[in-house]
Amino acid sequence: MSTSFRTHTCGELRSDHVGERVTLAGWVHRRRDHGHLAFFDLRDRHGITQVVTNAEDAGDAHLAAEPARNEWVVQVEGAVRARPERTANAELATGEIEVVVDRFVVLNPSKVPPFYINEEQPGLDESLRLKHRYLDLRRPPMQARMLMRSRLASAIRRALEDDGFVEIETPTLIRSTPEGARDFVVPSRLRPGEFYALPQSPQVLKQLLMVAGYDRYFQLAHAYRDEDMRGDRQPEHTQVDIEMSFVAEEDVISTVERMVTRVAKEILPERPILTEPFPRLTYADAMNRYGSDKPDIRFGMELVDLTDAVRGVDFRVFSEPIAAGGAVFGIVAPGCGDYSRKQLDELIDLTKRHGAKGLVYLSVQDDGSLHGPAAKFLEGREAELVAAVAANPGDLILIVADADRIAGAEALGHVRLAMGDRLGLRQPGVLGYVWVHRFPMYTWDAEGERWDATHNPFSAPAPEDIDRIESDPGSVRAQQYDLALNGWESGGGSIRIHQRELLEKSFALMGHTLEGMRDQFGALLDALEYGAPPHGGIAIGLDRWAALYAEVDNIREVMAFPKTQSGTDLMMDAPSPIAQAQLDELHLRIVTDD
RNA sequence: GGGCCCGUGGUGUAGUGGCCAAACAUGCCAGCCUGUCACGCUGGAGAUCGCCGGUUCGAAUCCGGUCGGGCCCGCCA
Repeated sequence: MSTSFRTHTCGELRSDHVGERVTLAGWVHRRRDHGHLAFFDLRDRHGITQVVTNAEDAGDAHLAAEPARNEWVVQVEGAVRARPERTANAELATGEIEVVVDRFVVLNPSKVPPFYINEEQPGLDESLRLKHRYLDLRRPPMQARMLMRSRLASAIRRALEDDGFVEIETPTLIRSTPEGARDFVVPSRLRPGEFYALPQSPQVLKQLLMVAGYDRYFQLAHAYRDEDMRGDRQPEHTQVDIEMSFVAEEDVISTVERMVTRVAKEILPERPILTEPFPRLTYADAMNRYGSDKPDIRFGMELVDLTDAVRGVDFRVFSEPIAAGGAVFGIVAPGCGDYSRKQLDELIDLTKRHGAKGLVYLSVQDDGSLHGPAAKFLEGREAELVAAVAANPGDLILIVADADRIAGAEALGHVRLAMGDRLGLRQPGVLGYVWVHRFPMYTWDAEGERWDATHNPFSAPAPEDIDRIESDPGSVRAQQYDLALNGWESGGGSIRIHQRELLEKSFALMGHTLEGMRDQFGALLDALEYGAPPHGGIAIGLDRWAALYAEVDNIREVMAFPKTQSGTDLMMDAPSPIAQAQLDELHLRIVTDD
């Protein structure tokens, strides 16, 4: 990567280069000044090379180097030399050699940075990093993540292209179509009072590409959602968007799995995939066994349905939810029977935060009896219960009962994850990919008093459930599949409805009028009448993918310029007010609240 | 929309009613130093404790508000 400013990068020189005359350019990583002798660690994104200036041998260069401080950009010229006996640095890839400088040029000085570029600083205020993101991105760990993300994206492209996929870009100024989330909106200058929306996903567009005959499409697409942020959610994110024609669920799953497996082995050869092919769970199984539709399958501690085991027990915490048609679930935390009040309180807190009324805890004694506030209600049923959950003496049994079966399972599912963390069961090095499929097609929206698409409203019903769409919508499952990785939702997709009539029927069930449908999805509905092939696809979140591979728990760590939790960009200071002239041009007037 | 946590020299922390116009580490500046690699040694500068208001004889410390950041619930493919 030789340029006008350098012959080599700072990560390139080895013993083979000894004797060569080289020019390097980079940032001063660290300076060790011994008076008449000074060492500089010169850094670029490729590595670090030690360069030496010596007052005796090259006085001018030594003098020129004196003012240089950390993060100054400098250029050095000199000879590569093997480091003297016993001064090699095994920590450095270039540690066998050093460059003896005879010309030292300051290309640009630097102010003292607001935080350390040259070392890790765990407690550092993230807002500082975001404000000076260009400096944060200069830190080697950030660079490593950005480089990994680049290789990841490249591997994804290569795998898909090798498999016959075509990359097609779709616009980011589109029509607002109420999907799940709130749209970001862009005012139109040419059409007063009208707005574009930024796509929540290229969903409709990629389906239209299927109608257009591009039977294997993909795109690394930006998607926008005006919803509240989380560690794994930004208003703007990148998804690996994929759509295929003439496919059934099995085709999409196996194609995507092939791509994901290939990419994983290329990018993270040292991290094993837990199970290949990826296990597949129905949504119902995932909920019943893990209390999650994105289960972390790297450890067991599965939920056990105790509804029957405790039926008839005279304990209102159990009997009332059961009477209301709910369920009782339990898990066993091995060896945790001695948990302190404080540890238990934390778990109870966690359970409540996730919507359950509380958490019943029972420690299994050596004689098989149970201790805990609820133990007295279970007299005579201990053995049955212990057997049902397969607990051993010293274990802790944790139970959630809820009138809503799913809600109860989810609450205990969170307890399960917390216990997995506490017991160190979530093996960080392992990739626990798992498919979850057969989601319920519709969920009852009590507020709107109508059925709502559980996921994507374009998803096709499972063939075996299709005739119950009108008679029993709640029991209809969709040809919908999610890919989960280590407890994170990695991606999701479905086989789409490719017949206008069926799509209209489905929308009608969700309370859409015919006019409303034509208004919002006219192009798609029309297109379905012009020979739309059966098709389906998936979208995989690239940011989460990169975060999981980088082993960070926040997607901001793998995004170059992320926003804060309140949706602001601290570096660019966005969003910001705009000039009145700009507002006028857009035919907008600001109305302040209060 | 709601809950919780954080905000003290450039940075990270300590200080939780008077002993504090604030301590430690690191960074920064200056001097010395020819084999360092978190170089070392000596000296120095640097903070009205996020902001506003209140309680108190007295506030970094207590209370209220506000701003900024983070985590979570709701929301969200």
